[in-house]
Amino acid sequence: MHALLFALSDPTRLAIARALADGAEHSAGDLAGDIPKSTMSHHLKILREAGLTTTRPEGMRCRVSLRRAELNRRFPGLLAAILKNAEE
Amino acid sequence: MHALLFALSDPTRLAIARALADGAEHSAGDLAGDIPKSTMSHHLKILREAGLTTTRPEGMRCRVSLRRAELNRRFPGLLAAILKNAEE
DNA sequence: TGCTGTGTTCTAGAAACATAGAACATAACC
DNA sequence: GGTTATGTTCTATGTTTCTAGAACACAGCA
Repeated sequence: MHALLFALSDPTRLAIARALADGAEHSAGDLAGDIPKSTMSHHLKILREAGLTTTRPEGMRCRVSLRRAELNRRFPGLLAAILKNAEE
Repeated sequence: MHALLFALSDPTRLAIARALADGAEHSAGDLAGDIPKSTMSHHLKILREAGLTTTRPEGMRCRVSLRRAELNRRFPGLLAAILKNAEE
């Protein structure tokens, strides 16, 4: 659980998680605003290794999505509580 | 919320929070196992500044306790979800 | 084949963090 | 006052993390 809390303790990564909270797949480029690609790739790697997201290559781009169901099975209510409190 | 998640993303500090989860006041010395005093003081400071704990001096020692009610008001369900998933 | 768009990996510098010894402050007690 | 117990602050050292440029890999397309 440390990795999960650490991953979401960064403002940039929490923003990414919130953007993914709609359940849809987003490309890395869409998620990055003016953040450089390499920085974005770094944050996505941390989120992925914490088990928060999955990255699926599709042609030229990456489809990133939240692993909501798996996380809820492993840490019931945790992701929901964090995302809910991150709203404002 | 970043400070809170970051504070609890450290194993040592999460262990402290779990020890405090019984609602009782603990002294810093009791919470520290073989952790040096200065290290313990550092971790307690981070927890305190994240709003997770209060430290009340009482004679020679410190009485540390979780700010459960305040946290639950500010971040409903969050601390409970973290502590529950930290059990095991 | 050459060009463009999308990400990853490599690399490096700056900033933040963890750890812990040493000195200090304070309280209790003789 | 002197001693002991409990924490904090200071200082130093090593590690991790964040950021971002540069080079690279690969898919798509003319």
